[in-house]
Amino acid sequence: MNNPSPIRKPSRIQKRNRKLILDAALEVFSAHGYRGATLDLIAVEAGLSKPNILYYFTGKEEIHITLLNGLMDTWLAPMREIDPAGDPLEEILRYVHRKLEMSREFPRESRLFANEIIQGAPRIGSHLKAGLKPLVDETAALFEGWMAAGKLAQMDARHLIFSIWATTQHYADFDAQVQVLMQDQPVHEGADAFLDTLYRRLLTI
Amino acid sequence: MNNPSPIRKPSRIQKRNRKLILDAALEVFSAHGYRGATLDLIAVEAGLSKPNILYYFTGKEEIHITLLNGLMDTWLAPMREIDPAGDPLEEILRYVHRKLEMSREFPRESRLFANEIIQGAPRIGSHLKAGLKPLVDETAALFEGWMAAGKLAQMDARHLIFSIWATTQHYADFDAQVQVLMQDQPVHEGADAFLDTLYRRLLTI
DNA sequence: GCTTTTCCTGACCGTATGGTCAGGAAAAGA
DNA sequence: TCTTTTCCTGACCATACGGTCAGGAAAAGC
Repeated sequence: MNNPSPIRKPSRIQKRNRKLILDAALEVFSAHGYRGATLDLIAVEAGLSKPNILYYFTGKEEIHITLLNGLMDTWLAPMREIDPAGDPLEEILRYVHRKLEMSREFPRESRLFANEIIQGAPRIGSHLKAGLKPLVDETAALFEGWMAAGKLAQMDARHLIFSIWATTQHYADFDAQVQVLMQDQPVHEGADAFLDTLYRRLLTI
Repeated sequence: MNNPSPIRKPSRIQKRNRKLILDAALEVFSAHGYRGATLDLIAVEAGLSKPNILYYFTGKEEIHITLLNGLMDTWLAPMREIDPAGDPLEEILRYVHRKLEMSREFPRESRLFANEIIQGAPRIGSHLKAGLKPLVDETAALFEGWMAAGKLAQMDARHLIFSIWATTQHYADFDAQVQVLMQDQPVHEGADAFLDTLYRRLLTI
């Protein structure tokens, strides 16, 4: 009678429209933040009517949460792909490179998460604990193992991870500032070279 | 008849209340972003009535702009304090240390700017160009001079600056995430030591 | 004291926005 | 084909929010 039945598997139309909505929501939420985003904007962006949006989702917040949940995996994939059996330095450099690439290819996703976390992660605080924390713990342990084995210079693994996030996501989240200061110059190539130097020098024993 | 006369110098009450309002606005804007902040919230936080707020400022946007302008100088002070005559490595390490300290002491200011820039700097884009750009150009030139003189390792000076901002402000802007991942452990000491290592290793020839 | 200026408020307004609902159109199932 | 289910909409509602205004209280000036 109400929502698309949660029991049956989604119809073709359902799949298409939910995707349209989530795509539009990514655009709008990442550009304006949660509060700045409006259902009307999302509706226009998706090419659907507002009531139709609310036919597929119970409300603004559910769209936001669905979006964050759905993107979390993609966002964390590069970290999962670090190979414990690979060469430590090269694995981390590859991770840095991948993260920077994602900042360039998926700036909206980056800003979406940035917006949410700056506000104190009110809608994904629990997911951070459940999804992110274990992965980071694991990765930090891996790094520490490499350091203990003399394969990397000694340092705090968690702060190392923070620094990688910060330096790479900076180019997506604060793009407006970067653009002003780089004035037309190509940004990505320089960033890539700089970060390669930075982490090579930091991590090499 | 209307606003506090812009000609005479501000009275005691005017000074006090404008300060109350700007303090409250910093709290509210930094916690909720521009759109998420409301005049009612600012009024409550300031202990004044909403119409009284609007007696001192023409509107929400003017409060926000006044706030950003007033804080810009403080925010950029550490970069201005880099001494061209000092020891290059120690000057930069001191700058990093100062920036990290500011992230800890003034996280609201950091988040205020972060919020604004993530949204594309719609309300301070011009100030970035006018205020920030020259300072960064100057500082980048200074760094490049040091590198050319063989006092620092060679690298892109602008990306170096970005990395310093990113790694230090990260602890204020993404505190919610840092807290989840560091779980009670002291953050600042570790960050300070880590960043010292990072930039020492990066910049030493 | 009295007068003028500054400061402040309750009540109010227009608009934006999240959300509802009755009912119709279209698709799917038989 | 007919029936059932899914999909969709225009019209509407309640609330939140930025902002106004007439007029009163409090300071400041004299």
